[in-house]
Amino acid sequence: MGRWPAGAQERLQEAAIELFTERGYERTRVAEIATRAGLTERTFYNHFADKREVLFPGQDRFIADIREAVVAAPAEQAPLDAILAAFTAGSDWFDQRREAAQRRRRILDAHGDLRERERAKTAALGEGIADALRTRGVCDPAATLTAAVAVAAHQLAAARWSADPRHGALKDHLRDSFEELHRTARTW
Amino acid sequence: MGRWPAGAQERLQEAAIELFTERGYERTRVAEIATRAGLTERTFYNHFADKREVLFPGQDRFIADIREAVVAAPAEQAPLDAILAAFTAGSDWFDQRREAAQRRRRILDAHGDLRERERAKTAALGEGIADALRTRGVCDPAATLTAAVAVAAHQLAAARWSADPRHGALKDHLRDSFEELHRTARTW
DNA sequence: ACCAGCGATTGCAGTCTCTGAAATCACCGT
DNA sequence: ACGGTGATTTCAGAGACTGCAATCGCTGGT
Repeated sequence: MGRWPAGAQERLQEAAIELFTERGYERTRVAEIATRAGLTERTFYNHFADKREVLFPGQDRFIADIREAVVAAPAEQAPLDAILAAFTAGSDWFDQRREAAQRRRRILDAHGDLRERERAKTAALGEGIADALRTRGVCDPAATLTAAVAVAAHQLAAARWSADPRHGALKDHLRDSFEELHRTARTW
Repeated sequence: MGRWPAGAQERLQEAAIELFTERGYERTRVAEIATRAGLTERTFYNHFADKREVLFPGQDRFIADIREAVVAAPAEQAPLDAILAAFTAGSDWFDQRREAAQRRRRILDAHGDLRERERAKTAALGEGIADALRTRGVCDPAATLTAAVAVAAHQLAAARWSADPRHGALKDHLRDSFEELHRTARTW
């Protein structure tokens, strides 16, 4: 390790969340985030591609994990079941960060630029899953369509989990959402 | 009308497409687009919210049209049928612009920023349709899920239409995609 | 102990996107 | 003729982001 205090990336993320909450996303300069984290603006850009990206830590890792889990699922498992299992596998991590997720969501919802980035990430997740399904031998258009509904169900589950006053586990909301997906699909 | 030549917006769009094709999106300055259109940079920003938006003319109008068409569809029509009908209604407009659509697609695919904007527009379309379905009395989660698959099917149809060497009409690709959607949904 | 390599951080200069405010211009109806 | 109107322009500036070179001090080899 170097001589600098470790965890620069994490410090930048925390500083960003604080400032975005205090003053809003637009009124916060990148230089301010860096200063609060004890770093410089230039260093911020060494860690994040742009100002928005600081609010999506580990998102690419998450997408890659889901993709790999879907690819590695048992061959006899139905596509939607494999995807549900993949989502469920990592759901504890989120349960331990409910409050942070809510803070983050409030910031995201308040600004169009950030929603745009989130939508892009969501779309990337869908494409990743579609890729994984193709690797499993599911061919288009089923791969694309299945990935799309799965992501929609995941979004739904995440929204309910975040708003749930009873603090139910994410995996339970996922189970419910996928269950409702099956019911809804029967009407199509 | 004013003393200025009409169609400033269209001229800016054409100039942008030309320059993006010649030099690429990143290497083209907004000021250059404006100059080629016989205008100034500031005027560009009077017409478009940002540099990307020049590649999405009328997209918001399209989304609004689809939403209204879905709301206005016969009450006895199934949600997916209403959406398919809405897409089909405006499909001629696209058929008359195949080549422009392909040029545009090549630019979009070449740059991440632009794909991000496109994904945001697609997501907005989905949310608009979900809203329309709720107006029709379809309640969540069915509204959200149905809108999501419909948009996915639309994307699929558009992609095939654009790549179709036989120049088939968009409405036919839409019909096929929604047909396949029904078949796929049965396996869920 | 000395030194070269290395990774993280920094300073700086510069480009480009995007915005706000005020001015200009010619057409319009009165 | 005259003010209203709407599109365009000018100007000045903030702020996001990048390229490049320099710095710092830890690490391992000698």
